Amino acid sequence: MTTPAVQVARGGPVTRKDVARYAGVSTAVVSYVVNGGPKKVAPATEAKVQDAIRVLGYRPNAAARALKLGSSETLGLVIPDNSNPFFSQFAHAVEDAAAALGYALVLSNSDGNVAKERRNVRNLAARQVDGVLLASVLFEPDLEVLETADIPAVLLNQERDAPGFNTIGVDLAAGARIAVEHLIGHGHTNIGLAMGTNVSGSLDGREVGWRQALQAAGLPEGPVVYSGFTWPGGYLAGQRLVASVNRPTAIFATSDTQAVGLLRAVHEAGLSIPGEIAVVSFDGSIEAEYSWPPLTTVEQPVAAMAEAAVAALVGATRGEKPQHRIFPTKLNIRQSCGCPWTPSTGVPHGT
Amino acid sequence: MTTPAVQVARGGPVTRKDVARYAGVSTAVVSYVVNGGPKKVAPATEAKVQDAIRVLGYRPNAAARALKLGSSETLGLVIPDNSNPFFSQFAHAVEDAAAALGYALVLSNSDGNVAKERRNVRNLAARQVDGVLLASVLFEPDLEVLETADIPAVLLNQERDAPGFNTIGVDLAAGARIAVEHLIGHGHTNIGLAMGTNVSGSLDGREVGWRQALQAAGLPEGPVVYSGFTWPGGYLAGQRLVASVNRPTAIFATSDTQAVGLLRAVHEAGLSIPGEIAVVSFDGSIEAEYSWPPLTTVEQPVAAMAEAAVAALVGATRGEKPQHRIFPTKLNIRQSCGCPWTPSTGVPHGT
DNA sequence: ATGAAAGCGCTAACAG
DNA sequence: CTGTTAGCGCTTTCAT
Repeated sequence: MTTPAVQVARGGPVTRKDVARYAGVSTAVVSYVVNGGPKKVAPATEAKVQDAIRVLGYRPNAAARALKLGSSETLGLVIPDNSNPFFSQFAHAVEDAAAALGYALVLSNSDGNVAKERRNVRNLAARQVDGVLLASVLFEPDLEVLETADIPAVLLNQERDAPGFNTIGVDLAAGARIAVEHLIGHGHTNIGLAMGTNVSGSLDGREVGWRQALQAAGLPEGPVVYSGFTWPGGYLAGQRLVASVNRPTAIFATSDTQAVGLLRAVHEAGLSIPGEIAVVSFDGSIEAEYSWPPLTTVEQPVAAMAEAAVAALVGATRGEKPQHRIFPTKLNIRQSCGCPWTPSTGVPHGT
Repeated sequence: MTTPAVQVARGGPVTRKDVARYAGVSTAVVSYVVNGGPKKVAPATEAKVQDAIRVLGYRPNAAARALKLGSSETLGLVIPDNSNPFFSQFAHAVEDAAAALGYALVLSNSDGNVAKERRNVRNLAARQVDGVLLASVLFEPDLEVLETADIPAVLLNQERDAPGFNTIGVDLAAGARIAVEHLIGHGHTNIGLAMGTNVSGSLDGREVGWRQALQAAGLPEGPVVYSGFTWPGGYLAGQRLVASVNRPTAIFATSDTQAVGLLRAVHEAGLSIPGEIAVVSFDGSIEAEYSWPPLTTVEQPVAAMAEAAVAALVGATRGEKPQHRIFPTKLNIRQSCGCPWTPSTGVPHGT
């Protein structure tokens, strides 16, 4: 079973032909045993082939296979920034979903840069990936690249419908509403907004939701500051919000990362959270669970979204009519909103 | 120049042969213009070809190219967990370095699982990647997989020398020492350790460094707790450390992620940081900058390491004798250690 | 300056 | 159950 793979010194890499010769069979048979089909092979022959494979250290050449089959069994993912916890978690989930179907994942970052995003998509297309998942920098991604690339694609993180394209997202406005309503439930009447900015200037659903919730409750709009969906962006927003003439008693931040940066600014200002300023954020990434205080956040079902995206490309739902899928969010209540905290069940004592 | 790519309705995808026919040249010429060589092409002919390419919407098939050339212009990266900020930053840096050289990056997570790590490496090998970067779960990675895979590899995050392999890492013990010495400089005499655990049970350089610094100063070893290099791991460690009979006044945590989790536990215990418990951590990832309080941390030069790793595989230093490269760390001083904080230059006022 | 053609390693239809 | 073989799209040598 564990016969060491005796590397037979040869010229180049071992090909299927070498294996065939060594095993005394045809190359077709080798193919059959390697792929488990499409023809059956006699057990004895199969054993011989397996042996040859092991002895020679044969590894099938994926490029040749891809050429023949017209599929590289590879998916491409384009995200703005893998250093951002939300996207890195997303990428991880996509990798899992892809791997479960035997697909590898090529990752590329667009770094918030439209030109780079286009370049990455084109590059992936040239590499014959079987599909690309695009979390665009743009509110309205450049569909033309995708079209001319002529590759199945799914648009991620996308609220808007893009006819002819698979689209996966979350109801941003609805999510924002439950967040803001929760804050209102805590009695806040001056609720600010730390709004992330994209390249495109379009109105983000989270801003819409914040406004809707306020209106529905007959409350005025608190201060708003626009800055990046990043730690420094949130930090900046926090500093501004804290210093605003009409300082809010609660803030809705449009990403966890932003919220964490904002938390730091509020702490630095010497204000207590949630006492003097409560905060609720968006994404539900793990960093929200370990900030101080832990963030109440609107959770996006990342794993489910990743699975659906991959499935639309190469899984069960492949080939179906392009769909616009909206996933539900849920509010993850922790302490930054002002909800009471029940200490966890017993801190272990001793070292 | 911007003639729209009129998609000519055809059967399958456009191949080089179609372009040749359309342009009235041979397929060789198409190759020459696409690759800019190895032969020169008359300007007039080149124009015709470019035209044909645009009109037909031709995209070269990377699989065929890879088969012919024996190189996929792809690198593989295997890390334990892309959801962990340190690794996701690393992955981003690797992607940048690879892209700069025209290589794509296939990402895979081993999820702290040895079997999965092996599977991923094998899978990458089968895909004819031109090199793999492996941040192993193991203290001593399974070199045999790499060897039998017969692919240039570099071991990341690796302190130990592995003869015959390119290895890139940081002097963990030295880094830990500067961290602990800094804490000692603040007057602490009871310094605990929140030590991350790997799959292998070997001694980690960070633990060694912590011990060395203590010994050199003639200080006793504070309490130690072992747990994952993760947020929950750090949280658990924090709870234990805080509750230990001999509660430390300072803690060295072996990763930023761990430290962030630990911070939460300390806050929950109602202890002030750095007043009652000071903390210094390791990695220098961006999350350390936005925790509360911001973490003093030992920074690893991630970008430089990523570049060196990629260069060893497919860049300038390719083909050179395998090297064991150790990068320097530096202490990034913030507030969690007890150093005074100077407010940043003026908080912007108004919304 | 251009073209013809071999062949990279693999799959699967077809023939035995 | 096994073998022969065409051909996937591309690069490049060798001829013209």
